Amino acid sequence: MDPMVRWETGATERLQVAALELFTTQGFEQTTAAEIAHAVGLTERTFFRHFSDKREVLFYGQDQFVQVFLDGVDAVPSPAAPLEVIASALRSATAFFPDGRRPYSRARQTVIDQNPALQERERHKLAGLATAVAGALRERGISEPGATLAAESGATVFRIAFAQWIRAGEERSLADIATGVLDELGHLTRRPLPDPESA
Amino acid sequence: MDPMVRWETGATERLQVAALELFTTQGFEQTTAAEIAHAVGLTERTFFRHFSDKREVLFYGQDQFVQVFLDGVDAVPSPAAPLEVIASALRSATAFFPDGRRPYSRARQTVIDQNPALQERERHKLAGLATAVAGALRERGISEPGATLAAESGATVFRIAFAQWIRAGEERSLADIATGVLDELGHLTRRPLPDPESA
DNA sequence: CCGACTGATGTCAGCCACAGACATGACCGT
DNA sequence: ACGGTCATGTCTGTGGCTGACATCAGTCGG
Repeated sequence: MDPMVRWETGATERLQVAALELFTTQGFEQTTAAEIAHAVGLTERTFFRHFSDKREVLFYGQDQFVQVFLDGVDAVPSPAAPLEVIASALRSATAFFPDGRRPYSRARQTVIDQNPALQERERHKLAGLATAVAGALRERGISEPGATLAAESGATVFRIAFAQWIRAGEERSLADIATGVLDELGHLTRRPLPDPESA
Repeated sequence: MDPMVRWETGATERLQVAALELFTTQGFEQTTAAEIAHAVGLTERTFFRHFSDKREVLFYGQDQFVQVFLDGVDAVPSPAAPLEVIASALRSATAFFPDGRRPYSRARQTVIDQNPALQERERHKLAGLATAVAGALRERGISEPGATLAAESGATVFRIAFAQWIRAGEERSLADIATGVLDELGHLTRRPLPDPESA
């Protein structure tokens, strides 16, 4: 193309942008990988060199997100209750989604919510996150099954909070919402019977 | 073939058996759908009439399992703490996996554990279970996010217990293991700091 | 300053998952 | 006997995804 520049830079990012755009306007299944690639002047083969599969174009970069979670785990001094560690991880993770990112997250989630295959991948990524956190908890001396229970609970809290964060009309920060959900989790096992009058 | 019988009966089950056998001996990716079908005298096209996709041959029938979980939810009188409802659901669900089923579950899980695509599907099914249970909890008057938190926690307990149940050498019943894990969950938010002398 | 090397890309060929359309033939009720 | 149903087979096509090989700008050692 331009004789001075052999390739445009940031092929990965350009592909991601084009993919979200196409998925939004015509749907995930109705969009072919070749179509996305051609939209940014590349070929299908190159698309698959950047992303291991078609779904991954929407999830690429989440490994970085896992690291933020783990940083939050490491941020709390070592002998601590599992829930405290989880709270720290959530603080760290939620900081990764400032309010400015909300519109993008909403658009992305709209696409995911309309495709079972994408929901599968999303759950899978979150499961990987929980597995990583569970490993970190074990290294802190928390034994199984407590480590996995805590990690999965943290992932669940994040998921619920995130879903609320991108809901239409919601304006609280992700951190604030997550704090509230985590609080609910704390009540889960403590809550007494609502009414002793039960049959 | 046999002029008296046009088709062998139970095509779905025969396909499932052949699939597990082939996946075990040569791996999931190395086995084509056509291969499975031909192993039981059918064609690839027929395979996809029985299962929506290749992975589904290992998961077909789980909708029934969800129902067992929901039956457990309904089995406890209406005003009850979320954790009690979850406990009931777990009792009901674990009864669905008697010890005689353990060898089969082990073989199946071995295949799943070796394949990311299958793990994805497994998580997806479990997520669907949690969603269904959360809905049932909401109908019992438990509001969000408590309903989802409780349902997801129950699913996590089941997952952990199930993984332990099929571990080599494990001989306790699934119900016993699940009870223990659920107990751990109860301690999660209550547990004081571990021994400061740890490590 | 040149030639080997690297790295992102294109090209080509092919496998396989999966789906639509239509044909077949045993069974079943009437 | 006949028409409908239903599980299956056959044929054909699309798209996800991969291996092998070519290309060619920039880079770096000599």
